[in-house]
Amino acid sequence: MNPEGAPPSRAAARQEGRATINDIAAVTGVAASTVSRALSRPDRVNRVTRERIQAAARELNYVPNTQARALSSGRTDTVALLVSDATNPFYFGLIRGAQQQLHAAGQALLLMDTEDSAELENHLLGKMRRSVDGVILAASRLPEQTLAVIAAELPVVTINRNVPGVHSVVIDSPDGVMQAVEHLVSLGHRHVAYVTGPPSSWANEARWRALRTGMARHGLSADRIGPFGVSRHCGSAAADALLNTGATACVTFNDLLAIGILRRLAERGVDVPGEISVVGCDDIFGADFCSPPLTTLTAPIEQAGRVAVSMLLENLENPAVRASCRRIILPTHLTVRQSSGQAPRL
Amino acid sequence: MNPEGAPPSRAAARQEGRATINDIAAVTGVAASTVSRALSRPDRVNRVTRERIQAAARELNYVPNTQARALSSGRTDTVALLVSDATNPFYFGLIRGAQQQLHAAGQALLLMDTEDSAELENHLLGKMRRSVDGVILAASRLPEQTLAVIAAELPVVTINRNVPGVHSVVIDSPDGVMQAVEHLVSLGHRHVAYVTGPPSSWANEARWRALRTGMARHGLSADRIGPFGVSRHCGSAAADALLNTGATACVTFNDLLAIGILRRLAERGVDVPGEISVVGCDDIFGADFCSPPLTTLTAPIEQAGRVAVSMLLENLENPAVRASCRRIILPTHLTVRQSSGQAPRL
DNA sequence: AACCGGGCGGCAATCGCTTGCCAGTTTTTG
DNA sequence: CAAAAACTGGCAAGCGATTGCCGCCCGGTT
Repeated sequence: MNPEGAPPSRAAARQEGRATINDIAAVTGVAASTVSRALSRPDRVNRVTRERIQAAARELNYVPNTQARALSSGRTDTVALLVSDATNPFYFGLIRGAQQQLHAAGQALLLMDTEDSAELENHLLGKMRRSVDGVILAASRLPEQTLAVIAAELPVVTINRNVPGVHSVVIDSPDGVMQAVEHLVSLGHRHVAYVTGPPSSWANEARWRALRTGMARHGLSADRIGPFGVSRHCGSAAADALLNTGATACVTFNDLLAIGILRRLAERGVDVPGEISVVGCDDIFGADFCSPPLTTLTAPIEQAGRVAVSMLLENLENPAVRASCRRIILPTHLTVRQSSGQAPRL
Repeated sequence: MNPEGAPPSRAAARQEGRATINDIAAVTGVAASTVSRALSRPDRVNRVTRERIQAAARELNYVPNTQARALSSGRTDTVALLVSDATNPFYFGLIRGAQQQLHAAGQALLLMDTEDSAELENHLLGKMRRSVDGVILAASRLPEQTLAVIAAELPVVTINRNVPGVHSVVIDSPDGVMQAVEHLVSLGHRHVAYVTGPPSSWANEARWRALRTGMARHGLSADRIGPFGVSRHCGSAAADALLNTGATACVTFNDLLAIGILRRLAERGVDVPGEISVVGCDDIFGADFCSPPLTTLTAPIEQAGRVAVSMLLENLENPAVRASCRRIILPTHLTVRQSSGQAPRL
């Protein structure tokens, strides 16, 4: 039953699991366009025809070719997630949340690591702007200007970064920092330092401002040390600098830094929280079992990932939404563990 | 606004950064095919022509459309990485390593979470087999049979899983487990238990066998408890079961479990390593700062990710290699920290 | 009896790029 | 110096799906 002998016979094609709509069309005796419609806009096709086609598709184990679909329709069913450092545990939750939500929507996750470089970030965005439907930028290091340009070309949702005209979901760490300040002040701390993370981080600035404001409210001022990298190793330098300020407590840009500080302080024989209290940010994996367990701002990271995806998908489906720029703020709360305590007597 | 209803003009196209090879062809006065060749197989085109084209491409800010390229050439420049649980810190390093290596090779990383379900894993593989050049399966839960079928259709590299005919990189934890056994025995432990992870995990079996063999070599036998899930929470149950065996030491399927056990033991007031020693596997993020710091088998996880990618890319470039089934074994070593010590006196 | 409109399918043009094949033009080579 | 062997660049046929447009068939209107 091979009228004209096409070299790679239909049979072979089927065996290789490479059935196309044409194969289905051939088998069911309709045009390829009908197959396409039966599969993607079912109501455009007569019920019996449709069912026949669907059955054939199933039987041939048909899987639409994403590339081809993307080429003609423009939709890729893929969303990119750019993180600044894939090894930072903070992103684990984000990745997880995003992945879950995307999977539920039948989309794929393209993960890219910008290695904390604005240039690389920009470059990657350029390369893939055609191959994804949208992008989620976690902790983007790009200048607002650039971000705006990109957002104009491609649906974008930023995480922990506010840029006019760009949708975003931010974790309300300033509020959390306030809570931390209250906590520390109520424990008698008068001298608190902020351990700065990457200067290019928007959240970093936001946290510092919140800390300063919070302290000011009590007529106290705050120190600021750093900037430091955000790996644990950088915590050593931070710890030393911290001791040098004479502060009795610190709030760090993130937990990684805090954990690093904890280690270094232990090494130097400084008692936490006896001599100094440490408060982190994010509540990443490990914050609860380091030693001592870290008092930190618990951020709904996974939720942030999910929400960002939802927002993006919403935008895709309803371009109208895209014009309006929505931003969602997720609350944080202080989780008190054992790295913070009464300020030492003078 | 667009009388003839013509599609966006070339000019508009360029403005939108959507230049195609046709635009370049038009600008430089050559055929599109020449542009294509100038860009992807430079030596196929005369130098001056090529340079003219490249200049134009640069000026028009041309970015090739991946979908289109994939459609006609079959290459997608994308590799999928399937992990069983994106939140498991073990994978962080893997993801990182893979991402690095892929990026260096100009390929993208498609990350998928199989949620520890063989079905989902299979389903995902089916859906994307057309949209990636190859797949890296980390801790696949698929039966060998299925894996073989997939490997026949698509370049595959498995991590920590050996299947006849499928390339793989495995971390030599059996050897590491031997080291752990020597370590424990030398500390006087005679009664060691293995804390089992997911039964569907290949590595899990391998580790258990190694432990048993190692103990046997000293004329000792080993207990086995579990299986347990691989989250920290499952560690509680594991700890209780462990105490019940009367073992003075245990080796766990992975660090997550070990950390969970440590916590539970602390809760129950059991001294580690005074009363019982705990040895983990993998040396994930956190193993060095939990309390007490975990003695564990340090696995070159990131390296595994890199190696897996290299292997895969090699296969892609040289299909001949694909026939031969290579496997790479990465060594592990025991990192002794403070969760293991002298066996308690009887 | 002529006309309408909705439901269904087919035709064919794209989408952007790759590639086999071919035809002029050099270069090499014997 | 003619024949063979590169070089170069163009043509055109896809890759697999989507989609605008058209036409056919039918039942329902005037």
